[in-house]
Amino acid sequence: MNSNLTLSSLRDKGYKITNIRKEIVNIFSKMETPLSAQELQKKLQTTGISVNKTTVYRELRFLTNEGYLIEVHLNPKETSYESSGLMHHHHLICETCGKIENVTNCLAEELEKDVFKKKGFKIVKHSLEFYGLCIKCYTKIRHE
Amino acid sequence: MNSNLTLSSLRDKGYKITNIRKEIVNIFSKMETPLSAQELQKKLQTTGISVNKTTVYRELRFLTNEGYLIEVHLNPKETSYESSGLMHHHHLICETCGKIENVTNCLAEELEKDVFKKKGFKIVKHSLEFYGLCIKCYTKIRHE
DNA sequence: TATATTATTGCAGATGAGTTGCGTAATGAA
DNA sequence: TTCATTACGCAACTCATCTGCAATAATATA
Repeated sequence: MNSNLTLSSLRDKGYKITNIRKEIVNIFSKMETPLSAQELQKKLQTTGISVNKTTVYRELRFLTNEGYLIEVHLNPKETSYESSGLMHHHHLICETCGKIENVTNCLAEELEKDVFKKKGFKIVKHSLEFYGLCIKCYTKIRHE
Repeated sequence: MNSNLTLSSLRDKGYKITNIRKEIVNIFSKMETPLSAQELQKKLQTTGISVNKTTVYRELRFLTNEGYLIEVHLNPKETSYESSGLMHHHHLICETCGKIENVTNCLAEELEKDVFKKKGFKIVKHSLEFYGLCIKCYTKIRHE
């Protein structure tokens, strides 16, 4: 996992630096929450770059393989992606407004050691997502 | 969430008890690990019941709505289901052989209180899956 | 700088999980 | 047994994602 991907390191591997690739890397470097293929495509659109969806999917897979992105499964419909360079965290997904926040404390690592000791299961990665109500939606509901 | 669904309680609500429904409930009541729609369909096949996939999907949704099943997202391709009556647990998914084990210790609840205190985010549910190597596959790899 | 090589892109069409509409069949209350 | 209503199967659909292929653009190098 190379979370410090640079465009020139890609060039060194024989890959090419295109405007699309450059802009996608730029977008994810500024993003704190995940983006789906569709959301990325729209975001590219707003920066004036019109990209075919096939290209978007290919680029997401490419950057994931290169270790620059990681897949996030927030819902069963679609896969989202975020920079692998972000601090290890999990997501708080508001089921009412869709807002996503990050939590950086993670107790899973602790559990992993325990699981290895007790079951011999060697954990490579984990996915932990929380679903509920963000403070805004929760407050609104309580006042209804 | 009614994890103690009985067939007669369904009948009381006006739903009908068909062979298919009966057998699906029976299968899940004996299952400790999740089943996808396809896997369920195959399992029904082996018990001599041939069921159309539409029916399988409808029945899974129905039993989920009735609170008897819960959805589990182990991979981005398909949704799996398991009885909601099982003790709260998470999954250890072996990425080599596909074997699934359960872990019953869960630290997430602890984290939930903390998250509510610090962020005001009210967690309703969480999903936590571990991916790695089961003891068999891990041992095999270490001896190669 | 021009050229050759190779990666990238767009397009059209495929795949596969899950859904919908509708006509027929089965369940169970009366 | 009758009848209202739920469940079922079938065919066709949706939607995310992927593939094959021909055209295009980015590099290395002559």
